[in-house]
Amino acid sequence: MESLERQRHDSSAQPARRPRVRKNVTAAIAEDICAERYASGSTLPRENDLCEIYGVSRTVIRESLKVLESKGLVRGKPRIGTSVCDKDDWNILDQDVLEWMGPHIADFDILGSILEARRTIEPAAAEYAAERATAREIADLENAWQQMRDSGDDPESFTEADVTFHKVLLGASHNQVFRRLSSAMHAGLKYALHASNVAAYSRDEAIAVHGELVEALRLRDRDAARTCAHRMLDLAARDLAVERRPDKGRKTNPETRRSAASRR
Amino acid sequence: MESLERQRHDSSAQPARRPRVRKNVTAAIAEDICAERYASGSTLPRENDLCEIYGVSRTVIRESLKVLESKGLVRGKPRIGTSVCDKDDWNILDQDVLEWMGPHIADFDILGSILEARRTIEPAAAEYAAERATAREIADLENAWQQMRDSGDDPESFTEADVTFHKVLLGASHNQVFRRLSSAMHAGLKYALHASNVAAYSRDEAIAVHGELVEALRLRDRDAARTCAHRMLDLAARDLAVERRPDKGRKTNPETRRSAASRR
DNA sequence: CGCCTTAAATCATCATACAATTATGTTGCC
DNA sequence: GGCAACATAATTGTATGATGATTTAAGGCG
Repeated sequence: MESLERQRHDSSAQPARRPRVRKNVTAAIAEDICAERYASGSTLPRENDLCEIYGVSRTVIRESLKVLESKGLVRGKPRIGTSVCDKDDWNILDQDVLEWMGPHIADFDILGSILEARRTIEPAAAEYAAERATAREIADLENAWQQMRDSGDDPESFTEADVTFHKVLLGASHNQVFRRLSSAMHAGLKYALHASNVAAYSRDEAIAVHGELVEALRLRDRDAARTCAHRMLDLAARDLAVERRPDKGRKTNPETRRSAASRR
Repeated sequence: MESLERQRHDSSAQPARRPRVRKNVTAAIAEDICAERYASGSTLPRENDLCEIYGVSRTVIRESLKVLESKGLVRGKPRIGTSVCDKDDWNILDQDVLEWMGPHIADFDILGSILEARRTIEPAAAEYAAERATAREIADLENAWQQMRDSGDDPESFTEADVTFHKVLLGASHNQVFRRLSSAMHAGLKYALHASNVAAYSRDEAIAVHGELVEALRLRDRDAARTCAHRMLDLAARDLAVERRPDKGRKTNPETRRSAASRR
């Protein structure tokens, strides 16, 4: 983050380095918004001030603001300035927005909404996948499952495999809406399961159910697929509940959250 | 649309009018992409050429392209140019994207996906709404229902009321993911029901079921709410099927199907 | 013939200028 | 003294030209 430094107007003859930073600036502004450094509803600084704050030209600032505006984070009006929109207007189904929220996602209590949505959608997606999954997709699921099984005690590897498993599953539903939702599910898994997988309350059980789901898809058994998805989500819900219980989850200190943030 | 004319370099002393056109240009490029005037996978013209094509400066072109890129329609690389992404990468859950697709939405066979998603999501949303809907939200639903009932033979008014009904319903679920999906459902309703409502095969039945759903929410009856949502969607599915039947729907010419088939 | 170097084309950024818009302050009238 | 119309200033939106950065492609050399 601090790598964004202003190095202009040196007034020396140096050849004026110009790295490509628009995406970084966009992410930086978005993060500052997610971190509430710019309060919701308030108008953030003038474009010329933003230039100095982030050390880039107005071109970059403006292109970044337009992107943020297109995702519902801010709204600009001529002469007034750009103001931070209410969180209800944010495009929380957009992958970039979810990544920008990153660890702050827990502050927006949308993890519950995502889990609810998963409980609604994934069983249906599993059913459709039982009808429509290609051999290739089933093989990809199998691979992800094996990676889960062989991940040993490495929670990173386990979570990664889990995420790809569910992503492939949603894709195998061959429903374009469900497919698009995989980024949201991804975020939900990544940040909800990050800590709960460390505890690994239901790791073995989860692996078993995932394997059963793959088998159900092979047999084109819609009911079994739906049931497996339901059981998987019951496990996830249980983990999330345990995670949220303050007297049990001993790993729920801010430290975990912060370190997850500094990654990326 | 034709109001986008180039009027630069008049080399006369006129004060150079500069209307605010960025949003229009963005929509124009997006529409050209949706209309396949720029083929999927191909790279569209250089930025300087786009300036002349759309009659605006590079500033506007670039800001527009960044917005389109942020929604997955195009992807730009230095020196290569910006190329049109595959439709699978488009953010079809984004409201702007859906509006840009507009009538072309039928060419992307996502209406089926949207209907499937509605059949999965709306019953669940109705259940949650039965638990959580506020008095205000129930009143809004009632209003939308009355407008449906009183719309007489005006299909425009009926469709509009129907759309707001389902939008409010998804909002009343108080699930942020479902809420965000209302724009997609909106598009699905708007373009799928547009024609079917003209025929109005099940208009009276639909009105009755909508009313029952409102009553179920009042009584906080989750099962009844879910059942009503299911029945509503059965009606919608029947209408869509009727609409698609070539011997009945007189608007289903092979042209539509071919372009949908040429996809991927 | 192939690998490395060089060159050109295009995007990315910077800087500046001006138009359009609107909040704010000022002035004059009642 | 208060209110309304007007003038002013500040900020965003657009235009334009210049230059750095990057990748494709051509060209030279072994």
